[in-house]
Amino acid sequence: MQECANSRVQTTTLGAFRSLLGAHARLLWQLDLQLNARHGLSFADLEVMLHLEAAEGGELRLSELAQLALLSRSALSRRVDSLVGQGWVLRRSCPTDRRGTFAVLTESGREKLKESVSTHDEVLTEMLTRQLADGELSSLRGMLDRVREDQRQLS
Amino acid sequence: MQECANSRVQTTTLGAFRSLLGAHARLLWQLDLQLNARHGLSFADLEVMLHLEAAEGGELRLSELAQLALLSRSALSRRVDSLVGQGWVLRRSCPTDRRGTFAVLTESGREKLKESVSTHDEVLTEMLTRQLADGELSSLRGMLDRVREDQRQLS
DNA sequence: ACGAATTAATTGCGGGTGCAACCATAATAT
DNA sequence: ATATTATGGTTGCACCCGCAATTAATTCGT
Repeated sequence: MQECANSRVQTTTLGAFRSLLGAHARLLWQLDLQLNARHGLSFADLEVMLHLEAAEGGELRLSELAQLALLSRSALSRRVDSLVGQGWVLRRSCPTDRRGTFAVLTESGREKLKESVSTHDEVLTEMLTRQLADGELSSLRGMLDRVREDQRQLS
Repeated sequence: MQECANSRVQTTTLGAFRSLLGAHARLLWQLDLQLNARHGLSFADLEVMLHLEAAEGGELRLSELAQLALLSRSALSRRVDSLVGQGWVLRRSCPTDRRGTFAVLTESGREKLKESVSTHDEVLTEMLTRQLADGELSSLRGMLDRVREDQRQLS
């Protein structure tokens, strides 16, 4: 049967990819919009602070933080500059490795976080939980993780 | 039972969201890397040209193109500037609406496209088709489309 | 123990993005 | 018909990002 051996990627693959781009764009756009409007805070800022809070003692090495927040080290360094400027984060030099630096949430940062997380959660709930059943969510997660963890390098 | 009525978004929702961010970042990084290395072309450029090729007569109004490529009108305008500079695209003013402009693929653009699409497809096949079964791909697409098309505005 | 290779973080730079303001044209209302 | 409003596209601006080079400190090899 299959008569049209299209050299192009299968339409279902391209379609899924475009859906991923679209969903990502819409989610980030909505998150950034609401966070900026209500709290004067970008999603990247909140994401950094969320990872800090989730870490032991609310502090993390800058390199680790960069990986978690999906940013280059330079981008993260500047993001931390900005958060320090707002008084939400502090740099603490690492006692055991004098090259290293920790980022630490300040008390003010914890408050800002607590206040902003509600908007963050509201948007995610609205756009994910309301659209997808529980089983779908974990199935989605499983598939995307397989894509994320693909370790092949193509030449 | 459920004793911990966590005020935070359910961990499965946040997990799925992070997986989406991760998969998106990895896919785009790989795509941009390979396209730049092999063809001196960004993913955004290729995406614009793909949408042009798929359109009737290989031309599209700039506004439509911006929506398809998930770019603001200003970003698209500059992207077209760049593509025109490379000789891959032409601006054609719209005869029926003197405000409007079409973007049109040139012959050279079609060649560049044909050459670059193979890399595009290779990366997508490698990262999506190899990781996900056929049924999974369409299920993934369905879920992400529901997220993308969510039309609610929160305040 | 000492020089070479590695790692952590920062900075200059070029480039890409969105928003808001702008101009030109088209559609709508009165 | 004319004034108002809306739309298409471009530009100034501020911001954010990654790469490559830099500096400082640590680790590895011999």
